[in-house]
Amino acid sequence: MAQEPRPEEIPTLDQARYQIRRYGLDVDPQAVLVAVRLMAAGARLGQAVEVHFSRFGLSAGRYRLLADLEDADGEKSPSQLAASLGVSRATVTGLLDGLERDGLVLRRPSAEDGRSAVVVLTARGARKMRELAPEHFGRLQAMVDPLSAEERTVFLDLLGRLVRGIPALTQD
Amino acid sequence: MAQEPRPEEIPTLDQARYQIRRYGLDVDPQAVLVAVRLMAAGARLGQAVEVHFSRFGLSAGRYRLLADLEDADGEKSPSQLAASLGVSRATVTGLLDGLERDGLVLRRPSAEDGRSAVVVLTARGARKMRELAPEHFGRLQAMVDPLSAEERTVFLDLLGRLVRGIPALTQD
DNA sequence: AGCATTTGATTAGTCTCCTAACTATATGGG
DNA sequence: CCCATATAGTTAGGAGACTAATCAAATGCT
Repeated sequence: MAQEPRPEEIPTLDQARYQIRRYGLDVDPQAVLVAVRLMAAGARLGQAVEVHFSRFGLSAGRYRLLADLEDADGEKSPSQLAASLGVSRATVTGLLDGLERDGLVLRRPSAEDGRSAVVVLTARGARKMRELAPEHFGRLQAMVDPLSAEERTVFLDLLGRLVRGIPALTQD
Repeated sequence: MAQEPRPEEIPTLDQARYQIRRYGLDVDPQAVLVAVRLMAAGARLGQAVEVHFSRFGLSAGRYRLLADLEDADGEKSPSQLAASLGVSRATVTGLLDGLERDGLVLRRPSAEDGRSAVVVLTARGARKMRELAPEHFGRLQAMVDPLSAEERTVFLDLLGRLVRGIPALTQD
């Protein structure tokens, strides 16, 4: 009776070992496993988050934009939003199209700079954020509940150091 | 001179605190930070991985499909691929279209089941995997290098427990 | 044996993200 | 002062993922 690996244990260490051995490489399978599991976890979490936000008629990107706007007291240019969200300006244009259609934000031309726009959080947008906050943050907390306070600190440290290693994937 | 937070430290604990306080919620800001940083890390890693694979004319999804096919000794049905990759069959159809166009796999009708197809890794597909393996695994290892062996073990444990908590975002 | 259900694969349509190209406005060096 | 360059925003087109609908083949229940 083969023990099926649980989805959070996919991919397995053995898979990593086989793949490395197949090419006769001198690589630490556990290091590969860390990288691959983090990718898998990111993808799974990303999908779950989209499902979560769809309950409120939002996507992860739209929620993040609204939250960022609220952090900025309700006004910010699309370029600034793109920079703080870490997405392209084209993506912000798309997010704003949806949010404006739903009446959660509106675009005003900037007074100082004729090229620029100002995105304003509407009353309806603020209300939406207020309404979904308890459930949203409650579920985030529930997700992280299995970790103790010390474990959370350790996790943030280790994750930060991995994120700092990401450029190794892409540089020169 | 305000110290700009480094990108791996975005979002900050203060941002989480403000957002929670704004709605008068009783939530642990550090727990929220863990959730939000993991999402951000997943997104960043996902993008970096796409850049990484684009050097070889592949995407992350196509690479994973090829690797899975190789683990299965070069033959598998699209449905099996979808199940083991954790994506929909429609997604596999799209990945196979690209891979077949590039001559890395081919589709044969199944002998046993007239509805089914068999995806076969071509010699060219196997060669591609062999060629990219050293750089691919080397870069993965470089990314994880900042963590010691013990830290990797701890990280895998904590990450696994967080992944097990993901359903809290979506259930009922 | 025949018909309903299930399963495998594809297609169509949506969503988010990307890059590249375009338009309009601002800025700064000669 | 004017023209080159840079910046803001949008548009166009692509890739990967999803769901839902479709079609063919296999299974299985009477």
